[in-house]
Amino acid sequence: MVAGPTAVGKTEYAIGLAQLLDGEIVSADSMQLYKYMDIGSAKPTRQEQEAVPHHLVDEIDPREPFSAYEYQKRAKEAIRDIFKRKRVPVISGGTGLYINSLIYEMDFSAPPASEDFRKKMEKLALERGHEALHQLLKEKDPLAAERIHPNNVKKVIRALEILEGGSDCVREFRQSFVMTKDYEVRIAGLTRDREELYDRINRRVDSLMRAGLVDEVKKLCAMGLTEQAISMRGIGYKEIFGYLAGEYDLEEAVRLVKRNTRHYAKRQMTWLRRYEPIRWFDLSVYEREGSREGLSPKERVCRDIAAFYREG
RNA sequence: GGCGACAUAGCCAAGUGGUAAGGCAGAGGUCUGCAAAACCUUUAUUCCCCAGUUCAAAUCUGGGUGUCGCCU
Repeated sequence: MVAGPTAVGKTEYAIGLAQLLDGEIVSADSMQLYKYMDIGSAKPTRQEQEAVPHHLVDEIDPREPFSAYEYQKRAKEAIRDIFKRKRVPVISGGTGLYINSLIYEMDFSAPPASEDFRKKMEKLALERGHEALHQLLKEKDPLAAERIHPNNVKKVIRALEILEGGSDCVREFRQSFVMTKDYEVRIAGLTRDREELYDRINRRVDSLMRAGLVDEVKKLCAMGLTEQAISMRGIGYKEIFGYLAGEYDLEEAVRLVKRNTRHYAKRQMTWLRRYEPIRWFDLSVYEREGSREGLSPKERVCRDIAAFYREG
């Protein structure tokens, strides 16, 4: 697995690694998996996708609902297939929950999502307040209530939904924190100096704008997508919707996209730091060192990750 | 040169005699079916500088410095 924050350079390195290992890429990215969302999600280019087979990229209609549960099913299937072909699956991505669903024994199956129930609970939270909803959870599962903050309405509702579905309690993540037995995983974490990462983010957003992000969003609107859709809550999409709705000007939209992307990258780093078996590769260090042994920094990173992979 | 207003964290600021609100940015964190989501924690030993009044000053007084506006 090649994990790292947005704009660190995952796509490029994952492809380089896949070529070295005779592998195929399985994306763990909650936005790149949608069709028609090419610019805003910074999807690998056609050439990049042709260089190495990609899975879970450009596969889902953004008008359809999607979830971590669905992701896990499809990604595991893709991984199984790749192994069957005697090739190496290179998982590349930054969506923490999706990564977890592949490296841990995570069972999403229990109680399915219920749109009606969620609507009902949201209404209740709105009318009687967050505390009242949290109180409800406290009565049914005091332990779950203790670890979920009352203001985190989404989580409180999901917990209630699980209980409603017949479970007697909401399982705690840490307790069932077991590595998957389906395969062995090596996690390579890509990182950079924070300042440099933020600078890359700012520049990438500018280039997405030049590539025609606004037109892409207009096209998606024409397809019937609204900002209500899950796919349209992605950074780069929701902000442009705001601009098109006249809430602010384009300059402000760009500022928001940049800021939200920076915030996102920071949260991704927080998430990745928890993985104990992760091995970090600091791209800033490699680049500062420049070419060595006749290899470019990028080639050296790929070589080192490949060596890490081959370690017993 | 004259008159006036203002000076509080990286930025925007509230506070007009009782021991420095809030927002943004930044930093740290949580995470089992919407996750690019949602949520939490944290940031000024001090208010431009000096002197004074007072039990007590970001707040009042005097002087200095700086910024802005208007007039000449």
